[in-house]
Amino acid sequence: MFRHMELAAVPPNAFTFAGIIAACSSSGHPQGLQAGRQLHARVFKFALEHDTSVCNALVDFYSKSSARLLDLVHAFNATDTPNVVSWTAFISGLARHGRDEDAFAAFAEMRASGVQPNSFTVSTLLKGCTSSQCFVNAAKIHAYVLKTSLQSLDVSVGNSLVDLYSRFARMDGAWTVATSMALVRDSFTYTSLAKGLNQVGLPNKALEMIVHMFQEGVHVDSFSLACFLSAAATLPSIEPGMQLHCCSVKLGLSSQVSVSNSLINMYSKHKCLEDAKSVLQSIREPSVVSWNALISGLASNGSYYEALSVFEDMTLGGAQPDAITFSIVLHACTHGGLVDIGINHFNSMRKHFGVSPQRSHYTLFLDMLGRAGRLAEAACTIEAMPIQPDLSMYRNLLAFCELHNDLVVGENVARKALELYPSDTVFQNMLSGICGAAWKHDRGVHVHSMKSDAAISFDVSTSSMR
DNA sequence: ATAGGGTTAG
Repeated sequence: MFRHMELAAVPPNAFTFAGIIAACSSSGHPQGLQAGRQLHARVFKFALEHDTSVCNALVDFYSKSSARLLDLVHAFNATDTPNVVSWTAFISGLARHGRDEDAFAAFAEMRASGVQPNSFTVSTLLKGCTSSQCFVNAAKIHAYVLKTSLQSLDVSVGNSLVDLYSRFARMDGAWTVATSMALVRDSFTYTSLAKGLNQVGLPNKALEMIVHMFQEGVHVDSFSLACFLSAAATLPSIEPGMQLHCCSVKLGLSSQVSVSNSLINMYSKHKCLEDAKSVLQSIREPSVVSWNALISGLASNGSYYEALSVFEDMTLGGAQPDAITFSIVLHACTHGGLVDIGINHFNSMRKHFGVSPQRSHYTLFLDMLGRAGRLAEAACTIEAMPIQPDLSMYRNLLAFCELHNDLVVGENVARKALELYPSDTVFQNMLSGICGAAWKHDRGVHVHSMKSDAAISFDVSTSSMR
C-alpha cells in the first residue's frame, strides 16, 4: 500500500512512516531489515527525522530487527527529546542484546533525565533481567514499584515480578507477589508460577494452579496448558497427563502447536511412543520443537535408529533443525553406536543446515568418538576446533584414552592440554591418568609442561612417578 | 511509537 501511495504521489506524513516502519519490525521477514533501512532514508527526504513517533518507530525497529547494537544506539541518540516510549524501546533493545547492566543503567539515566517510567518500562526491564547479578537490581525495582504504585500493582508489572522470581527459582517471592494480586491474577500469572514450580521440581504444586484458576474463573489457555502438561510428563502416573489431554480437546486447544508439542513430550516420557507419533501426525505444521520432542522421546526410549529416521523425515519435509535437534541426534548416535552416521550429521549441521556447532555439540561429538574408541579422530577434532576446548573435554578424552588403552593419543592429548591449562594440580591429575595407562602398557612416559616448568616422569622399572 | 506467560536436550 505504501508503494501504491508513492505511485499515487500522495506525500507520506509522520503517521505513515510510524506505521510502515512498525510493519517492517514485526513482519518477521528477512527483507524487513532492508526495507526498514530504506524507509529510514525516506524519513530524511520528507524531513520527518525530528518527529517523535517516527524516531520511536525507528528505535523499536532497530531494536527488534538489527543484530547490531550500534544501530539501536544511533537510532536512540538521534531522538531529540526521548520520551517514555523512546526510553522503553531502547531498554527493550538493550535487553534483547543481553545487555542487562546497560538496560538498568539506561533506566537510571531515564529517571535522572526527568522521564517517568511507566508499567511498560518496568515490565521490559524485568523481562530483560537474566543474570544473577541483575537479580539484585531487579529486587530494587520491586521496591521501587511498591513505593511508586499508589493503589494496587499493575497486572503486567505484577506478572513480570512473578515471572522474575520464578525464573530465579524464588517461589516464595513469586507467591508473595501473586498473593498481592488477588483480584487481577490472570493466565500469565499462573503460567509463570507453574513454570517456576516445574523448574524447582514441584510438578504437583504446578498442577494445583489449575484448581486456583477454576476457582477464580481464569481461563486455561494454550500457554498455561503447555506448562501443566510439562508437569504431568514428570509424574509417575500417566493419568493426569491423559486428563489434561481430554481437557485440551474440550477447551478447543488441542490443535495449538505448543499444546501438541507438550503432548508429544508427555506421551514420550510415559513411554507411549505410538501416541506421541500420532500427535505429531495430527499437527498441520509441526514446529522444530515438535520434531525435537519426538526425536528425543524415541532416543531416550532406546529407539535410536527410529529417532534418526524421524530426523530424516523432518529434514526431507523441509523443516529447519536447530541446535537442540543436533544435540539430540548426536546423543542418539552416541548411545546407539551409530558413529559414522553421527560424524556425517555433525559435519553437515553447518554446511547443509546453517547451524554452527556450539561448545555443547563439540562435547557431545568428542564423547561419541571417545566412547567408540576413535581417539585419533577425537584428538584431531579437539585440535581443529574453532573454540578453545574446555578442561573437561580434555579430561573426558584422556579418560577414554585410558579406557581404550590408547597411550599414544593419550600422551599427545595430555601435552596439548598442558599447553592450554598449565596449572600444576591439573597437570598432576591428567598425568596420573596417563601414567596409569602407561603402566598398563608397561612403558614409560615423560610429559613436560613448558609454561609451568613442571614435568612428570613415570619409570616402568621402578614403578615410580617423579 | 513502548510491556507481561509456553512446549523440545543434557
